[in-house]
Amino acid sequence: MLRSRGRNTRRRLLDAGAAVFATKGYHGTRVDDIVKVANTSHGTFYLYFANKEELFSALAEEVAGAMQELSESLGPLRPGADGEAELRVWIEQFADLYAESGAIIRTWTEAEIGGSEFGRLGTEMLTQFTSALVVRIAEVAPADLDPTIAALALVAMLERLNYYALTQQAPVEREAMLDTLSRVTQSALFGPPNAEHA
Amino acid sequence: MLRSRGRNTRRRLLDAGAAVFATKGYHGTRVDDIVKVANTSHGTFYLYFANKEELFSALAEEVAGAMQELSESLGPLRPGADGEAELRVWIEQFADLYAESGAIIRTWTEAEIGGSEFGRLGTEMLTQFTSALVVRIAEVAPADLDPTIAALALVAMLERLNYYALTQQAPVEREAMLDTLSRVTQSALFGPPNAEHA
Amino acid sequence: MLRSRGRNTRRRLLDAGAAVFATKGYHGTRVDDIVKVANTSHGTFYLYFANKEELFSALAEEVAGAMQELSESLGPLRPGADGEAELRVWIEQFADLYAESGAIIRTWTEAEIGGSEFGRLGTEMLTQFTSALVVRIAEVAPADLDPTIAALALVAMLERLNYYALTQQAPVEREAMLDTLSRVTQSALFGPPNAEHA
Amino acid sequence: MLRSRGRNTRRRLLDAGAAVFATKGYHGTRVDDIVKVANTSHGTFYLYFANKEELFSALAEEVAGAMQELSESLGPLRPGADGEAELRVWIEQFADLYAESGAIIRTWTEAEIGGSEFGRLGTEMLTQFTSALVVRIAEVAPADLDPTIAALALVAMLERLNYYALTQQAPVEREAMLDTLSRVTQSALFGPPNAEHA
DNA sequence: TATGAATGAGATTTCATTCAT
DNA sequence: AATGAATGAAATCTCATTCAT
Repeated sequence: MLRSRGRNTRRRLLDAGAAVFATKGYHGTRVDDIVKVANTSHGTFYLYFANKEELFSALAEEVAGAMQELSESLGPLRPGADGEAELRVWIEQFADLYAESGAIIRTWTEAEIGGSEFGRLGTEMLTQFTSALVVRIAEVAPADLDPTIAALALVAMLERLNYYALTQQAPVEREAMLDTLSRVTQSALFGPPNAEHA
Repeated sequence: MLRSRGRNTRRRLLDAGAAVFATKGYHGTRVDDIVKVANTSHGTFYLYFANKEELFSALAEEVAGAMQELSESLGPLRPGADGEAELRVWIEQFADLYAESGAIIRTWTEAEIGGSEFGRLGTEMLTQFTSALVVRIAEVAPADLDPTIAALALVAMLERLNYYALTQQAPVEREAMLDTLSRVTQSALFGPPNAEHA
Repeated sequence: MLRSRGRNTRRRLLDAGAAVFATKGYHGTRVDDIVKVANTSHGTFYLYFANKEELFSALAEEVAGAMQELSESLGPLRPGADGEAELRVWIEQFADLYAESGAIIRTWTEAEIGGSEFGRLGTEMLTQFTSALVVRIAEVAPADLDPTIAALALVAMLERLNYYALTQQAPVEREAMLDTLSRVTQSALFGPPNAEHA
Repeated sequence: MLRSRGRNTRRRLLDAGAAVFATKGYHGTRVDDIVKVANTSHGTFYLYFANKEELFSALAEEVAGAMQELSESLGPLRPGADGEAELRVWIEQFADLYAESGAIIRTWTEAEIGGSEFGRLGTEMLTQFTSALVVRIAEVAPADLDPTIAALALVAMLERLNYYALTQQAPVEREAMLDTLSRVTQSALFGPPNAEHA
């Protein structure tokens, strides 16, 4: 009968988890922290999740969905200013997603959690996300550029720069980052902007 | 003060630490694990290091030195096949260093260690390593490319691709990775190879 | 006060309790288990029973009644084949009762429940059940056989053999068990069968 | 180097375990209780045993050895006063063993512990202990008495009477118990004492 | 009469660190 | 210089019981 109450509590725990993971990382996070932020009790936590890992998995699944959607929304890559502008929009969406869920994404790709099951899921997500990019890159890349590795390189830049920016490990200003990412990608694929008119 | 026996034990602990950190990450590593791999005892561990963090710091310092050296060894970037070949050599040296010490590098850049003192050191190393690249990129980059962010993007690619390769999170073959990294960088800075002769 | 719906729910909880206690023992049983088997909720459980112990007590009381009845139904013990046949019938009734309620009987005699109040009830039931046997044995036993201990020995055999049979801890076939129990008892009291005709 | 200190601590934990299990039963026993009796710390407990079950297993193994020895020490059963006297001596040894380790024996045969592994061990012990008795009974029992069931009946009496005596669930005086057990067994196998001279 | 949700006291377990030899 | 043993604070997890609807 109190279905909605339960759903609400579960949601609160998930949100609290996301928040705490973002601040303290997976290993640094105590169930106690999550429970405090969610304003509930230990007992309640274990009513909804068997343990910390399971809550993390639930979060990860949510993020995985968003990642998949985003990767599929990438249209064909095109040369020229228009193509670059389109790419920049897509990269901005990635930045938004990362701002929200970066902690989960990072933790997930740090294989060192549950050892097995967990790392596998992270790898899967990475593979899946990359594969959509591979397709787009393969469509336009010069023959001597390995599309898989190029796609991974793009993912690497996307992920890390957003990470540096978010954690302020390096002075990365958002707009400049978006400019650079789209420009650099575009250049690597189609050559520098002026080259087109030459 | 340390005789050769002591130096040897200390070294064994450091190597064991490096090995275990690589597999389990900083937080996932137990002093017990290190001690077992080093084939010694808890008591002995605390004879040489005040705590787990200090052992990690010792390792990190070693790596930081190598990183600094490597970053300083990067010569001016030059267009053309010759420039690309030189760059490739340098990237290969990074790959070698990463194969050996990647775990430490990664762990170090995981901001979530110790909260303060620790993350600061990681950030410092990142900054220092990047700054050498910034100089080289600034020398040749087109005016509308932010050299700092471009350098960070390069570091991101270097670090992550090597990481994916090493942990086999993605199918990255070493030679292909080196080719791609040097080619992509070169293209982003100087345009695609054929453009030069056009 | 309880309408038929209430009576039904209460009954379902009792039956569920009996089933789960039989499988997991008193301490191993969780209110959650009972509630699941009874297909109802925690809240409802505490509507009918103040706590786990009270549900057990209710079950125990039911069994105690049946035990008392059974013990009182034992007629005088008599030598010879007829006497043995009569005894066998009675033992069979015990076996039937045990098949149904053995779990409760056993659990009850596990002294370690609740510490006080509880163990006392179990002891009482044992005493009461035995005392009827003591009377019958005292009527016929040789002077040098302590009737109380002999009665307890009989109870021991009855209870344990049925237990071994039920839990399949030992390969005890029902008919053979009934034969053996009646024969052995008869022999201990009146000597082996052929001795009578000698 | 401090090997003997460790052995001593482990022994203290085992003894404490035996004592507490005897009083509170398996489920009623808290690691905390054991640790207090052993006069050591929680941490130390888990240094020697992975959990409560493992400590219990260790105890059980010890008891199983003693049980095996005892069962093997039973000589051929013989009619007459001499035979009965010999049997009585053996039964007394069982009583001694039970006084010391009854709690373990009982708990062990209560299948409801670890569910699987555990009950299996208990069953095994029961089987093994009984099988030695089966041999002795088969040597002398009348043809129409199933030796396996008769042996189990004997075990039942032995175990339960000692249990009643120890827990004072019934007023069983030790000497009377020993008399009754040997007499009843002897009678069941060879007929009442006077029958021999008839 | 019924129930889903919540609770918190208490039990178990882990592990960095200290100690005695 | 080395080590086996011990510790205890802190974390995880369980479950009988109560509560709000």
